[in-house]
Amino acid sequence: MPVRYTFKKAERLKKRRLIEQLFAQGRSFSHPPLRVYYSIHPVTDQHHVAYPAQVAFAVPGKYFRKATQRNRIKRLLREAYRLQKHELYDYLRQQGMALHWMIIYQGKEMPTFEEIQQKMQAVMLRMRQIQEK
RNA sequence: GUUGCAGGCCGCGCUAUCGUGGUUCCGGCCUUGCCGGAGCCAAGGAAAGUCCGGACAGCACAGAGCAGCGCACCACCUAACGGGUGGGUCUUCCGGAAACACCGGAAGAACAGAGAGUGCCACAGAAAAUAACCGCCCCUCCAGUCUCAAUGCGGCUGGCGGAGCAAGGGUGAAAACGGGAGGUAAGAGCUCCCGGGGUCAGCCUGCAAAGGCUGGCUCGGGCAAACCUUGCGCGCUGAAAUGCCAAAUAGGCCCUGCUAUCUGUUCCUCAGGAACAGUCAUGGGCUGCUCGUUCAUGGCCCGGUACGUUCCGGCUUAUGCGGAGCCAUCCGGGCGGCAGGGCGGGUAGGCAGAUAGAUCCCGGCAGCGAUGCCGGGACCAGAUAAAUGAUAGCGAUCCGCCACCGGCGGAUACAGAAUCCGGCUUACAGGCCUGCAGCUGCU
RNA sequence: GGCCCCGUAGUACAAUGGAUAGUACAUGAGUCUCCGGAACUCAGGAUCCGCGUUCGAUUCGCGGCGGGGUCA
Repeated sequence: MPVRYTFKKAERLKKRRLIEQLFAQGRSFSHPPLRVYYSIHPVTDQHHVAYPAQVAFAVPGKYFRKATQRNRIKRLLREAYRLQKHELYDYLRQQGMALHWMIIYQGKEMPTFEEIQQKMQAVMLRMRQIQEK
């Protein structure tokens, strides 16, 4: 079966309560210009097998005052995540774990797509390393 | 042709690959739902600022006044507006040789009231608002002086006092209708001529604002984006409004069922009670069923009674009879507990509100126009931690460089729906159209 | 998605519509000192931007820009 680079609603972190929990209790690390809040736990629900991670993206309005700029960055982040998520998904399935996380862009400059892709790759690698320990 | 100003309009295109939201249809999975496939649709002229006005919703509401807020030449348009259209008035600029005025053109205007009241007008200046400092002029008195022999009269100069006047006065943003003549002691719209303003009356034009003509009265500044006065308008709150459905958990109310018995051991104030273990019953979990296993509960009070037992009574062959008391594992009731079911409030969450409308396009008619009416056609985002995208190639336009066709490099703005609509304001690469003005070329 | 408030030197604050926009700290120069500090003297430095009202605007009006607060 060929790999499909989709990004469905079930792969997004949509519950307000879960997001607030992430900020209040979740762990975090930084990989400039990205900052990640995450919460990892064993699989309890069946649909976590199909989509072992729920993610949300954010760009604060401090450095990007215009909504079009924030939209552009979020779309780049989403595109990079969509194209690179499968390795992480396989790993999580293998470990039997589920992940809630939020990726925030904290830079001041408008990034290019290549930069975002490299940073996203690094963030996913780091996520795996944290789970290894 | 070019430059400037004003107004209006457009505001990158195509292809490929991988994706996103909505919707219609088809198929699959065990149903809600999810997944797959196909088709269609998917940001703006400002979606922005949130400055006005409405629609819609909830609450409030006898009428009137006050307060507060807003608006302010007139008429019209509109669902409404602080918006728009047309007209008027004023100001500025340009032209007509030409100050004022008049005529033509362009641009602009928060354009009611300062002859209701209060207040303010720095500096300068005599004075900044019921004018009178210097002045001007007249009169009385006094002094000096000239003419004269002297006084007086008269002339000139100066002073005190009284009366009149507002021409002139370095200022200032602004100075008490402007120019000319008459008049007067000096003067003054005091009078006259020309001109300007205000106001009232009449007539004409106009729906009106207003304009024209005639006549009367009149001529002491500015500031209301100072307080204010007058006229008109305005309930408050806003989609996080509002309505509906509603899991789990906790709590409330109602109904139903159960709340047992025996054995063993130990202890005690041995009638009786307590603890532990087992048995049993009910309910739940472990798997859909059986078995098995495991967990929870089986507590208390009141009334009655049997057996038993204590006391009393007399009788008697009798451990039999009668009365009183105690007590159940029996009966009835209550509280509590457990389990199941139901009801109502309501949280998470979901649905409606919410996308077909003061809509868009084309044509015709009415109107100077804003706009309205009629006919035909179209369906044009509906998300909700929030979609409308990413990458590559080709093309289009513009800019720069090399500069011969051409090539190379760069740029393509401002900006992202959040209930909807009408305006206003602000931002904007580049391009198109129309009008006006200047310059220049050709016929 | 609404609503409210505020912008003055580098910083914290003043200023009826009327000057040369003031005070303190900070900055710079000088005096003093062997040097520095303190003290004293002097200087530079600002009304967020634009348009309007007014003779005149930090102040009044309108429009932008920026900052802060608040409502679930």
